[in-house]
Amino acid sequence: MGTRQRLITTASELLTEEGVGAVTLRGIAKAAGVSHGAPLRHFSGRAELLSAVATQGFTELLDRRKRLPGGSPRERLTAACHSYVDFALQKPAMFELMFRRDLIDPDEPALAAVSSAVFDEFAVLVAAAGDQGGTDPRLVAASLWAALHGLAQLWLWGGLAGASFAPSPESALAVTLDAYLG
Amino acid sequence: MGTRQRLITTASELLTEEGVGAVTLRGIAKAAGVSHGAPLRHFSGRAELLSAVATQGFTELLDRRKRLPGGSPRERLTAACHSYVDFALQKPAMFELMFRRDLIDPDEPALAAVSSAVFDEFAVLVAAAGDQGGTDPRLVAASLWAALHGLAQLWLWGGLAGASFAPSPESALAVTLDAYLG
DNA sequence: AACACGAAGTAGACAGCGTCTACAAAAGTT
DNA sequence: AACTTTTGTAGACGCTGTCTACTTCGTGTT
Repeated sequence: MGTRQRLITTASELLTEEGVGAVTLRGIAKAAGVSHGAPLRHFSGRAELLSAVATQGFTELLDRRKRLPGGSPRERLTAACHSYVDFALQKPAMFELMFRRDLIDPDEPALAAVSSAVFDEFAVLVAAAGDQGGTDPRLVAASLWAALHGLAQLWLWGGLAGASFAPSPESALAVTLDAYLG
Repeated sequence: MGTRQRLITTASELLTEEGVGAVTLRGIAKAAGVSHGAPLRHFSGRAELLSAVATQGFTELLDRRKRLPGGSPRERLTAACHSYVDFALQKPAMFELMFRRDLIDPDEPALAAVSSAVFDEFAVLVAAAGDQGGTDPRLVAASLWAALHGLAQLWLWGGLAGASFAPSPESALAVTLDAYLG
């Protein structure tokens, strides 16, 4: 495996094991067994390396969706929604990195391509799930995606709970899906 | 105005003018006209200073809600929803800081108090807006809040748009409110 | 009035970070 | 075989947060 790929893999492992705050260029280099300057031979800077990692994250998100069990369009949509939230809860550090503008470069071509593919495929699922009462399915998809995204984000933040109330992410997701599809 | 308060104010200004990446302890000190070590006389570290700034952010969020025009419970709820998204779009850097676990300390008492007050008051609005079909209003509140939060976050991220589709935040918000209240 | 003492501010140091540059080694190309 | 491009290393620079020693200053006690 070439050094470039090893750096991406090492960074990805470091990310899931130590969290977003630990993915430093020098730390990745050390973990990969190269000098601290080596990564700059393969990436223009930290943002480009982390963008490659985030691209893998979006790709996995897309893959999970493709492996979903078939069924009615509506079932497929709810499965996709669960899949999104599950991904965020199972890989919180990766999920955080994927939306950290200060760490990655959203204009990186590969990243931009796969992240908009995530949205586009989701919009297809929404469109297939039924009539939206005249509103553009892509608009509904954007709104629903945002709802899922916020759910995952607030849960990871620890903020879904009020003073004396701590819902599970599953129950909150059920309410969300009920609002949109019920 | 004491130095402590000046540091918070300066940090807040620096935040809105230069963005989250620019709020460095040394930069704040310089902008406030004190030495780089002075802030540590008033705060245990960067996290405590930024937590104070974020606390002001949550407080303003709460204030905006209290100044909302009266009306039917449902009108008041939709106004509160708009207020949340408007705040995020008008003060993006503050909004980002408020949810950046790595920069602030969510267990800071003042911060924890005001942030859960934000949720609690929102839950009251949801409960007043009508029957939720037997589900706990706080659970609906959590789900709706997450939807608003995700909307703001994804919009600021620049990701609400697919390849050839760019909805306005207002239109997406309208769809969200329609799903929950329509 | 003299003193002591704690709070507040300063300046310097340290390790860690991202990035740049100069240099060495290795791999390909002609 | 000679030359060029790629890949890796080591050191430096300026930045960061934080720690420590030192100074300054206001206040309260004796």
